[in-house]
This record gives sequence, C-alpha cells and structure tokens, in this order.
Amino acid sequence: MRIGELARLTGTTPRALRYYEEQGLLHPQRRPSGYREYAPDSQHTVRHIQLLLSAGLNTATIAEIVPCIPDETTVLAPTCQELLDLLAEERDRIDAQIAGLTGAKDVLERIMNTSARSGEQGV
DNA sequence: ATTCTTACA
DNA sequence: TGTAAGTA
Repeated sequence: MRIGELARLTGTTPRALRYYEEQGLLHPQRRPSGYREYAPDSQHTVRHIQLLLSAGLNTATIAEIVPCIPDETTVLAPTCQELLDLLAEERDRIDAQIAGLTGAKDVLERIMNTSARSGEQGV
C-alpha cells in the first residue's frame, strides 16, 4: 500500500510517516515511480510507534525497540532483554520527571499560600 | 488525485 | 508538523 492508505489506516498523516522513516523507524520499499510501498503489516508497526511515542520515548529509543518486536500482531510483547532494559530506563526517567514536576508544583503552592495572606512578602 | 523532495512567515 | 512549490 502507498503512504496515503497507511496514513488513513493508522490515523496519522503522510508527513508523519515520512518523518518516521527519516528517523529510521520504518523502511518502506520503493516503487520504480519513487513512491513508497508499505507492507500490509507496517500498519501494526506504526501503531506500536505511536504507542511508544505517547509514552514519551524519543525516536532514537523507539528505533531500538521496534526490531525487538516479533510479530506485528502482538502488542509489544517484550522479547529481548534489551527491550526490557530500555523500558526500565524509561520508567526511571518518568519517575524522575514526576519528582521534578511535584517539586515545581510545591513551589507554586507555597507562593499561592503566601500571596493568599495579602500584605506579606512572598518567596 | 497522489506522492516526492525541499524549505520556511 | 503543517504547508507551499514544482514534478512525475
């Protein structure tokens, strides 16, 4: 199938699919016309990419994960140990972000509580 | 009508 | 990521 159909089937845009390819996430064949030719199962690959993207992983990391997925039917069945290690790192990264955001939120709340008592000098 | 590449108010 | 331009 060509880029337009794959985009329609996966709810993305041709633009995004070309970007994925540029990032080494997809490797469609080329027709003599120069048009990209996608395998029918690339549809599942794109879904996996979108899932990982929504988890906040960057394209470089996703490029390492995608080849670890056996059949395109499975929903990210962690096969290789490599994949599990990468996911563990991402989990830690997210925990770190949560800690950072929680800290930022606390700062704002302290400022708000101070301002609430009008007149006092905040922070 | 679609896709391709390149480039950017 | 959208979009415009100029092709194939």
